[in-house]
Amino acid sequence: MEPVDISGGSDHETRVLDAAERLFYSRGIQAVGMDELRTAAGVSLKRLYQSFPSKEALVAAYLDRRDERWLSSLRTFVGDGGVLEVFAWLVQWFGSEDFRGCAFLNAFGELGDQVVRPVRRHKDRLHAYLRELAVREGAPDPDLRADQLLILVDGATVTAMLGRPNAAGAALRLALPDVRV
Amino acid sequence: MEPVDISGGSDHETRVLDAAERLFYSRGIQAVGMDELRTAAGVSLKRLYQSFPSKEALVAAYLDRRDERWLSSLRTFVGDGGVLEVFAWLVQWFGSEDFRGCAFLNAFGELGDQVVRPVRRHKDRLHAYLRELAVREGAPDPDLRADQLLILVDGATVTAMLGRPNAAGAALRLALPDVRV
DNA sequence: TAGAGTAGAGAACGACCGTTCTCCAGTGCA
DNA sequence: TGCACTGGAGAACGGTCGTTCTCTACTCTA
Repeated sequence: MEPVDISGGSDHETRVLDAAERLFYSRGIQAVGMDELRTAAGVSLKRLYQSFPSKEALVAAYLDRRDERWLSSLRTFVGDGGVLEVFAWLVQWFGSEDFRGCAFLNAFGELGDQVVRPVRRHKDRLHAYLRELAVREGAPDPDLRADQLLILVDGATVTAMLGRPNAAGAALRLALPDVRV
Repeated sequence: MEPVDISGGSDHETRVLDAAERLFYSRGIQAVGMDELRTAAGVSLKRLYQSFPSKEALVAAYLDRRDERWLSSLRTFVGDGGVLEVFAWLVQWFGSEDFRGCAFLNAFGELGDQVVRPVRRHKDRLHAYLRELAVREGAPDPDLRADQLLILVDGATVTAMLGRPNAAGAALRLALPDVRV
């Protein structure tokens, strides 16, 4: 009898998803073949296709898992804080070695409509979280405030991706003009 | 004797670049093959490769020409105006039928380092123009102001690409908080 | 009219990629 | 020990793509 898998995904799936996230994010989805992925994950091609029946399915799983982890990392960091902490989190993300912009925007640029569903889902979830923060800070129009925060987060992310330093700082000053930096 | 070509590029080149811009922008670069491009441009494969020795060269030419035209469309629209006009231009761009986000960010998401040079060049030129506007409006720190305007323009663009209406309006209110919309 | 040169259409080539298939070594059970 | 089964490694297949090559029709000149 197989050991029970509490997490819902097998060990192999986890290894595949780890490799997929690392390779897809750093080099792009189309630039990474299933064979290279198999090698990186240390899994046979047969197993790979047992876990994910197609590359498209693997890409969807990659994006869904990244959405989950990215947002929960942000939520954890911000905790009971607010907008200021969001941008502090961005600063450390932008400074991380393997930062390459937003995985979802990059995937959309590559694959277009093929991935529009997970990409929209991610941005909608981020928008909902930012709206929570807007409500928490007592914004008069939380929907507008969330729209604006999303624009600032995405704008800072793509700007930072192209090497402009201090993108998060510049965005923060738009979000909170009265904060002394 | 051939007719003299004042523009510096042959008629064929123009046709190829027109087709390239339409197809690359609407469907992505990797999704469009040289053969389909040839058909769309009504040019023989031989001629295509005489004008552009490789797809990579064609992509670079496509991005350079788009940079030129995009920026000059913006400049013309804004004229002697300022930031308000920039966002008015964005509104009509976002509303255009074939709008699909920023061609340069999409290309970078697809091809990464392969196109980083033209992408950076475009964003640098846009940044320089926004800095001009910042100086014109008497911003105390034109560099910071340009950073912020770039974040707003790019943020609004990617947000609009994913179907969020009123991205330009929300961004405008961050750029010019005192404007009554 | 004969012949040389040009350009277009598309076949051909080599490489790669997603996916499937084959073969074989290893394992657990009778 | 023999045997059915599993899983892994990687060969194979079909398709696509960027690029080059071939062949043919046409044109311009002498």
